[in-house]
Amino acid sequence: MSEKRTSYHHGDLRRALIEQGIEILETEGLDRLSLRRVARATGVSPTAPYSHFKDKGTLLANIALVGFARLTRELVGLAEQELEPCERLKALGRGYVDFALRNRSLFRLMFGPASERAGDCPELYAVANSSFQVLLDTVTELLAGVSEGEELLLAATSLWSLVHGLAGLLLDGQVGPENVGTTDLESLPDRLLEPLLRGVRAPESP
Amino acid sequence: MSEKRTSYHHGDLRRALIEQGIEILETEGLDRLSLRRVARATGVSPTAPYSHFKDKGTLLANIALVGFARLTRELVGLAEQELEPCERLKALGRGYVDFALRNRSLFRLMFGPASERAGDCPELYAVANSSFQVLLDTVTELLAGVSEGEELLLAATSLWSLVHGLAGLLLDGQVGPENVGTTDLESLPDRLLEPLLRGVRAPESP
DNA sequence: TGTACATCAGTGAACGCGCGTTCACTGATGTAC
DNA sequence: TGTACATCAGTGAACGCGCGTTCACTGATGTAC
Repeated sequence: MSEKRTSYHHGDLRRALIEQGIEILETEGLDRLSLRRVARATGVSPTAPYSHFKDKGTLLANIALVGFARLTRELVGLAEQELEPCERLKALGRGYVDFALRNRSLFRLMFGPASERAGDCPELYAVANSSFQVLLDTVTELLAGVSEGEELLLAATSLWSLVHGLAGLLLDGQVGPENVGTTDLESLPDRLLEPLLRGVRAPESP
Repeated sequence: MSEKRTSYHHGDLRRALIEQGIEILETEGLDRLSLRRVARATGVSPTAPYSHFKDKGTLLANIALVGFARLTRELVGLAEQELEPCERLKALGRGYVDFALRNRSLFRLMFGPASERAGDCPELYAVANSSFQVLLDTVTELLAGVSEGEELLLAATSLWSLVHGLAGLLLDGQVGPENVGTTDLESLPDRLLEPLLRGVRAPESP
């Protein structure tokens, strides 16, 4: 946890603080994440973080930023597997939910308190949007020749909403075995996405 | 804000504390919601709440409980309007998102910190589930003769996920005008639900 | 109707705590010559 | 290669704050007689 340093200067304190922040987030939860605690865990004086972050909010925003970057990286990795667009979308859905469950408090920080701190970290929205872009690209491919422009945006947004909502409800324990009968939780993203994918590809009805 | 009392006993302090808690939640946000602040705003000594709630967590859980009760009440109200099942589901979706936007911090409390405090308020899950029940009933009606049992559960869960995710993303500002082109945000729930409803009613493909 | 008493909702002082942030500082590092 | 110096990352003491919770208490209320 708290690492010993030999030299006066840390070398990579900024990165270390963010990583310890994420560590604390996952082991202790969001409300035990304080500037001082992060510093302590990193083996550095309580005020050292101020050399790298303007204030606590900026540290949090930068932790969220790294979270979004990781999420995007994972999604891009999944999108690069050569799958049919429809299967690829399901893989992205599973990946998204999986990320949320593996990074519970980080995920909550990303979509919540931190987003009101966007002022402290202007890149936040850009990186967050790059996750959406992966989805949008795949949807575009799926619907090539069927839909265009705004309809693609809406289709991608509905997929994102479903998967994001599922992640949140699973994190809260609001959705659990009692909502899914004999379906196992692992295949839940697939099962829930199927009807939406069917509907998205079907022609509009009046 | 802080009310003056004439009598020593308040009369309805328990309810008043919960309501002030909700008020503070909406005007100041979740992290300014403290036991002492709620007491102060209610015009009562800092320790008076302990006559009604074991500790801070129990107060929060009971605030969330009232939140779920309100949400359920609103949804039931919408479900009682005599609409086609499909239109009724859209109305429920709009109502859900609308509730989230009108009760931003309360909604966040309900689906988040409070749900880990379920131990402090055993009724929490029951009331939360009653919101889901409204959805499930309407889905059951929509799919009468088409699906049964587990499929109904899954269909209702996918609808809930989509609408819940949309609410969260709107709250965060992650979904905004840039994700929806010329579609206005008000009709967004409808527009996103349409493909899912289509897919849910369509026969399964192999 | 009037008095004695039990109950318990609400009081107010006090506790220890960890927090975010400030400030003047110090020690290591890299650069200019 | 060696010295002087500017830079700035990290220190540590100190600040004021609001918090959750405890405790012995007090004042209003309702009930038993």
